[in-house]
Amino acid sequence: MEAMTIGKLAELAGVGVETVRFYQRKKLLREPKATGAFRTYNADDAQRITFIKKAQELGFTLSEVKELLELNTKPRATCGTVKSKTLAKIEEIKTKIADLERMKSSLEKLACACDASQDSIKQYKVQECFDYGLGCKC
Amino acid sequence: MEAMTIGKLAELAGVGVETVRFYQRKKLLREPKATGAFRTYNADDAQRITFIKKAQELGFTLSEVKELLELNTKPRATCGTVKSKTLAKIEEIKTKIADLERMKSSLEKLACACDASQDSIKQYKVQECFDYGLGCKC
DNA sequence: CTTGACTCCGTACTATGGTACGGGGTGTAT
DNA sequence: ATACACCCCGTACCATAGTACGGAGTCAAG
Repeated sequence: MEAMTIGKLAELAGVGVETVRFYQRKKLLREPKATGAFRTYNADDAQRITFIKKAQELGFTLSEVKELLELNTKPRATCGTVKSKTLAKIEEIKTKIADLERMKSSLEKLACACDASQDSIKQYKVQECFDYGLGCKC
Repeated sequence: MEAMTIGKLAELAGVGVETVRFYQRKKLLREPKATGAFRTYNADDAQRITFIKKAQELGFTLSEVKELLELNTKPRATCGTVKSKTLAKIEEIKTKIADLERMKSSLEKLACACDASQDSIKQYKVQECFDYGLGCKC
């Protein structure tokens, strides 16, 4: 399961070969040394790609993802820096979670309104969720 | 506080005038009728823009945001459809929240590692967070 | 009644994140 | 040893989400 070519890696990670090369150009992925003419990748590379895709779905840009990944690879001399950056990222994530919770509450309220009378449906506007917190009271 | 021009709206919502016009072209925002030669907007339009920006930060594309906003405006005849779409969006959001929680746990573990010995830091790789759940045991 | 800030509208340009293509080389299975 | 799927590399193209620009019109204050 360890050594594989770019095609196998891409398949395993669920992306295109071109995407792998693109991530290499963007320094999100290492350029592995070749055994012969072809370069060989491992499970770690696949994991890294999976992380990139997930993080993107969560609203991080590629450069933010790069920062997240670099938190692990910075030399120990900068341990304090790594820690403060990590704590900052944790705060960002907490905000995202809180926003998603608000959005979820609004949608739950909307789902409730769909069961109830037609008049009440106008009361639940999804876009209001960031103005004030709403809990589903159904 | 109610009636305002596009410039005021953009300022209030924290976007550029061009962005407002762009959202109108994309049907994310209504084209309000003008009083005189200029069109007038209201607080609802500002709220809608705020929602769009927030939802984008949470990883939704503009067409997904459009779907979210349309959940409120669909005619009552399609109430069942609205409900099932809403429930589907709630599931998407739950997944995002769970992923963010995993990412947060990993980062918390990394922050802990930064306080501890240098050998242990290699054990906590942020990108592993989507392979298995990690809780900070520090 | 003019001046300056703002609006309208179309078109063009930008950045990000890929995707496709084409001409070559390679590895392996038969 | 040759066919065929796969790799390498560069370049070009694409969609999304804006951002900038320029000429013309408008509103409101002095």
